[in-house]
Amino acid sequence: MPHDLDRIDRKLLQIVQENARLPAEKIGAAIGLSPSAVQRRLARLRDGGVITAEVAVLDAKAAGFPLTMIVDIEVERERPELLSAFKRWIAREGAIQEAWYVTGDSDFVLVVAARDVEDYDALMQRLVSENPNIRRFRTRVTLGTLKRGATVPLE
Amino acid sequence: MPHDLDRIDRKLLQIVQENARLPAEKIGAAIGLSPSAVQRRLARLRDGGVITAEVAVLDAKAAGFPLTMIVDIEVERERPELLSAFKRWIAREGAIQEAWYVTGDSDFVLVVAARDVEDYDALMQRLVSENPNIRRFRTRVTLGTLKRGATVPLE
DNA sequence: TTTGAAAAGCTTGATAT
DNA sequence: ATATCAAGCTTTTCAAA
Repeated sequence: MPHDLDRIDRKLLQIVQENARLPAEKIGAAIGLSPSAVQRRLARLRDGGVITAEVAVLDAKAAGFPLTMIVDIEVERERPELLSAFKRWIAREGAIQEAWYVTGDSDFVLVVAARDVEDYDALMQRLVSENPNIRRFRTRVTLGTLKRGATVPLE
Repeated sequence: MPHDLDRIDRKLLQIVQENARLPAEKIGAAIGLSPSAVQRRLARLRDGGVITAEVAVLDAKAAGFPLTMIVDIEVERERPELLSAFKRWIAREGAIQEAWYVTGDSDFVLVVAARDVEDYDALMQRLVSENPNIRRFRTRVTLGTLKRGATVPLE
């Protein structure tokens, strides 16, 4: 496999997963490498696709999206031709933050950000009206967020 | 208290939500602002807590975590005193990437990254053995990830 | 692979509008 | 609020090991 991460890579990734703005000099001081060695490793990890992006994380509430819903969706499996259209629909909807195809009773799980319940209702009405293969969905409102992110535990 | 984001702030945030490494000069060119005005706004958004972090996003598979599970957990509500211990347990577990407290049949929804099924099984065995208030849980394996992130749609 | 140093580029802070 | 510019940092490049 193309990507063998050594112990230094893992330490490096652990740091930039938390803070991508830390100067290479400080990262190097923390892991015992010169700034240029840190930069070279970062470049390699970016080029190799281990680091896919460096992004700003917003406080959703401060940005005007205080509600998060978790939505289980069941689709009609007899109509696989509609699936890719549904996937494109999901890709287009900015309020859908996460979407997985899953095993089990339902077929998709979505995480949706919303300004208010009306906003969310409108989205779900468009969901069903624009996707004929939606059989049913169930909404769970999040009452609290304990953790949010995609950080991977590199020991 | 609600942060007022003007049109320029929203454009700015839209950009850095995608790419936090873009130089202020390029951001400014895109939204019609000088580099220092961009920096001033970014500083204000960071200080005001609208931007909570700037982080590197990893390819979980490349980093050795090819599996993602979605776990619904039901806890014994008669024992609220065990809840905060459970929350601390979640906070400590690096493989738990996301965790919400939700309405509905189950009480928590977790997103868990795993190296393999044994790894995941071991985590869930520790979950039940170390948290006496876990009544049941249901695992859904993700077969595909359509979208992942916490990006908020500004405008 | 690594370091170290110079060049280039970016950010920050002062000043002025 | 904003832009311009200079000073200070950070990143990048390259030679050498």
